Amino acid sequence: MLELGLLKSNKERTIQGLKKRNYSDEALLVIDRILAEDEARRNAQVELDNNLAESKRLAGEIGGLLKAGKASEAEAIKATVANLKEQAKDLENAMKVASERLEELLLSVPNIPHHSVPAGKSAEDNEVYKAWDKPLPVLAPGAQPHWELAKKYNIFDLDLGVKLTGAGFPVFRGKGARLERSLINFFLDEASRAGYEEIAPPLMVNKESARATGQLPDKEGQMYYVERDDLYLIPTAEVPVTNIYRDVIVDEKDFPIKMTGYTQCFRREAGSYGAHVRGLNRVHQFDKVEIVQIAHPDSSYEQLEGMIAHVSGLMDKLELPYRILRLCGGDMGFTSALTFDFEVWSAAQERWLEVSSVSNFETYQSNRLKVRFKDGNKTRLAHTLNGSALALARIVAALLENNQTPEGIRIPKVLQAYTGWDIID
RNA sequence: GGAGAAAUGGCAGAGCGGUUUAAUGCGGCGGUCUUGAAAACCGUUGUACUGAAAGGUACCGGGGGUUCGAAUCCCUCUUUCUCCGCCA
Repeated sequence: MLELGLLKSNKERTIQGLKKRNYSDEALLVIDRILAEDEARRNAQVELDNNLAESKRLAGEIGGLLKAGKASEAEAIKATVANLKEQAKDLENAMKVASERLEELLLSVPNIPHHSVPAGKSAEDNEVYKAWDKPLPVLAPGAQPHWELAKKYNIFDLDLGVKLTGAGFPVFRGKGARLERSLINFFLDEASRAGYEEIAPPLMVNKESARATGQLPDKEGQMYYVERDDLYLIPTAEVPVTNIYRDVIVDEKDFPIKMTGYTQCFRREAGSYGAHVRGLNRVHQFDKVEIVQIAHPDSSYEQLEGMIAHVSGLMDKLELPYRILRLCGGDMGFTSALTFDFEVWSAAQERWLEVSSVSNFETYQSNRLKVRFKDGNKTRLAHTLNGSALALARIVAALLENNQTPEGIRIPKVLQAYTGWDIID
């Protein structure tokens, strides 16, 4: 949720930011509506506070009079207080209505893009931040996409997943299951080495948590929901891990807080079927290691650089061709101020697949989370950042496709210590 | 799932209808003393909104109610503890 103070102190910056997200002049009117509701709320509060202060004072007076045995005088004041109370009801209501409207409006406004975010409408306008400058792998004739390879080597089985659960729930088996576990361990070990504390969080969260990181109300339809217990299956470890610091005032010397977590991720991905989502390209359940940071506003972009370097290192070690995109205003997530996407080259499909998204949310998320720190005697919102390091399903897809040889699928050196073998055949 | 008890500031813990602007202790921070530290002593010590400021308002697990007045009484939900049941 956008910080109201930021919007008030720099309306022009907010307008320019929203224009980068392709807001029309008409849509920009939301800003004036926000300012109007804010004023209505403040006015109602000032009146209410005065009313309550007077009631409180009179109630004390009644106590004194009753003790002194002046019952009739006390009765007279009671009437006045009753009258004040009637008015208080209306004021309270006015304040509540204005607050709710204000919040609703604020929630409808996305984060203000960082100044480096390029203008643009769609994925095609994203800026290539770091291109792959070496040759892309050329596969031998007869090379297959990963879903064919999966059948050939019995690595994972989507049809079996349909039997057990439904479409989009792969069953990994044999060397495929081992490869999955190896990648998870490799990613976690790398993150630990880079100073991230390992967290093993719950896979279900309550409404409060989903709201605080911005999944609610924005992405409600994307999450699996357990109605009976009012819980959501997490779409990413970001949700439980970031929420560890919900309502926490962090000691400034603990910055940056770095956490990593492996979880399975659950996404409904309603309505997306077809050739472009075959195999592991898009599934309802997948494994992901996430890195999360809570940082001082002055150094959050430095930390973002560090996260990009970390993810780049993973790709290098896995010997996978990749590129980094700086997302344009039109393609960036609702809550992000700056996002870099990592895409891996899928040789058999001959296309780039998104495997990581690294973002700085500045105070957009922390405003909901209320992660703060003391700056002198002021309390300020911290910055939150997160990124995938990495998402498994598509990495597996790329690994299988790019490393296929007539003899079998070659395993990158760095993973061999985890798998215990160097080829899937 | 059943029965009982409880939830108060960073922690411990008093208060159980009217100067509570929440006692006291511990911890934290600042200071005195000291070569330094400890001890002792003094001061200070939440969050949010509002206001130019002084100040005001709200918050004693969450929500609702009774009352002129609620941390205190009532209802409800949640959580924790004890016992029973079930169980990887």
